[in-house]
Order: sequence, then structure tokens, then C-alpha cells
Amino acid sequence: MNIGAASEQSGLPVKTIRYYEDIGLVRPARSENGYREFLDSDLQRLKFLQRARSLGFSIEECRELLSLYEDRNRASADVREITKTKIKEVDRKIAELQSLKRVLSDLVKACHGDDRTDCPIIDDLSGGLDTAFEDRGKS
Amino acid sequence: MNIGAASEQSGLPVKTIRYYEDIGLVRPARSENGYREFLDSDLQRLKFLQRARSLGFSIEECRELLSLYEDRNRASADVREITKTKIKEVDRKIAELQSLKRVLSDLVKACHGDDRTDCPIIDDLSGGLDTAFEDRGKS
DNA sequence: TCTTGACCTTCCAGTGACTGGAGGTTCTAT
DNA sequence: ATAGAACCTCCAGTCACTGGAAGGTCAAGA
Repeated sequence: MNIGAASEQSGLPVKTIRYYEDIGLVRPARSENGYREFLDSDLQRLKFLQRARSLGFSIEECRELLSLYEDRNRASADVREITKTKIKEVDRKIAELQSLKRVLSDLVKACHGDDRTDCPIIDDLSGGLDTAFEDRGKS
Repeated sequence: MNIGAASEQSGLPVKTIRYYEDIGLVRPARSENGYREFLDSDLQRLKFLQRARSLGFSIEECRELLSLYEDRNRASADVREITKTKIKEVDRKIAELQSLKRVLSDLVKACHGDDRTDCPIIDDLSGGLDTAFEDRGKS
């Protein structure tokens, strides 16, 4: 099957599939006319990649998962560990965003939001060292 | 003050400050020796940027907020609107991550995690069209 | 047969927001 | 005088694509 069909079947953009070939995640054969020829096994890999990426695994993690996937002797525990690490990362990101949301919500609450030219949000951003918002500093 | 002091005062890395100058977010004067000379007003901008970036505003949003910040006539309502839009974005990201976490947790729960070579996580990633996880497809 | 248009190819450049490094100048302390 | 820190510019790399130019191939219709 050509790249267009592979794209449709896998849910990955054509450009992305070519990119994945570039970085060695998939190695489709070539037809005589130079077109990429995707076998079912290639399509499997692409679907795997689509799914894993949509679950937030990085390209390098996908590479690792793929090699576990191909390795008939890999332990289920290895895959489980990678996934658990990923869950912890997701948890961390959620917590960060929730704290961010809290600060932003406080700012909006404190802001009268009319056409006056004083604004607590701007005040906070421009120094605000003595406002109620304590958790400044980079994450 | 030199870039090193500005970095320390603002909490932004030296490289980042130079980058911000490149893209026109800050315009420090130059001393005779070619060194950047940061005035208090420059430092204000840098602190503003540090804070706004840490709150998840993009560079372009920071540019907008800065121009509102400089504009003595801007309405508080404008700033409030930008912030509210940002909160909605943060909410969306949190929801995405929570759904992602649910799927990953389900996978880990289903995975026996021993040294057997069958693994529900890999099974899910490699097609898994008839597993219990429904929300595949790109976000 | 010719043409149109869809699909395919490669290659180069850009995204966002930095970060790292090379190679060179200036300042400061000893 | 000299060592080392701090500064300078410029170029390249990061991540995971995405867009576009310029051109080759294929299938269908006139």
C-alpha cells in the first residue's frame, strides 16, 4: 500500500510517516517507481506509534516500546515500568497546571475587569512582590 | 547593571535574556565596551516576562501583555480577557492529561507485570482494536 | 494521444522557546 | 602580568513535526 493509504489506515499524517522513516522508526520497502510500499507489518508499527504518541510517549520512548514489542522475550514488567514512569510524569504535569490555574483564577477574581486603567493582573505580573500570590519562580 | 546581574535579579538565564532581546521583548542600552546595560525599567520588563512565562503565557501573549502593561490607557478588561482565555486553555490541558492518565492506569492495572512475555500494554498499543480502551485517535 | 489532477518524491526551511558551544574581547583581582 | 570570570556574536541543535517548492508518476477522461 502507498503512503496515502498507510496514512489513512494509521491516522498519521503523510508528512509524519515520512519523518518517522527519516528517524528510523519504520522502514517501508520501495516499489520500482520509488514509491514507499507499506506492508501490513509496517502498518502495525505505524498504528503502534500513533497510539503510543497519543498516549504521550516521546519518540525515544516509542522506540524503546517498539523494540520491546518486537522482542519476543521481553518481560511484561519492563513495559509496565515505562508506563508507570509515564503516569508519574503525567501526574506531575497535572499538578503543575492545577497550581497555575489557581494563580490565574485568583488574578481574575481580584480583577474588576472594567475599563479602569488599574489592573491587579498587570500589577501582579509587574513585580507584585507583596501580593497574595506566593508561588512565583520558575517551575 | 550587566546581564549577569539582570539574570540574577530577574530569575531568567543569561541566554534567555539575550534571546528576548533578539526577538525584541527587551531593548537594553549598550555601554561603551559593548556590554548590555540594564536599567531598572528593563529589569521590570524581565521580571514581568519571567512571571508571565512561568504562568504559561506564550511569548506572543507576553508581548501583548507587555504592550498593555506599557499602555497607560489600556482597560483592565482586556487583560482580564486574555487571562480568562488562558485559564480555559489550562483547563483543557488538565482534562486531556487526566484522560490520558486514566488510560495509562487502566493499562498498568491490566498488566500482570511479571516476566511473562505477554503484556496487555503492548497488546493495546499494537492494535488492540477490541480491548476495553475506547478513546484512541489523536486528540 | 494528450491533458488534467491526484498522488508521490526529495530537499530545504520554519515552528517555539530556548540551550550549547566555539571563538573572541573585556574586566577584575592577584 | 596574568588568570579567570564575565561578557560578546554567531551558528547549530533541541523536539516532533509542518509547510512549501520543484519535480516525477499514475489513472481517468476527452
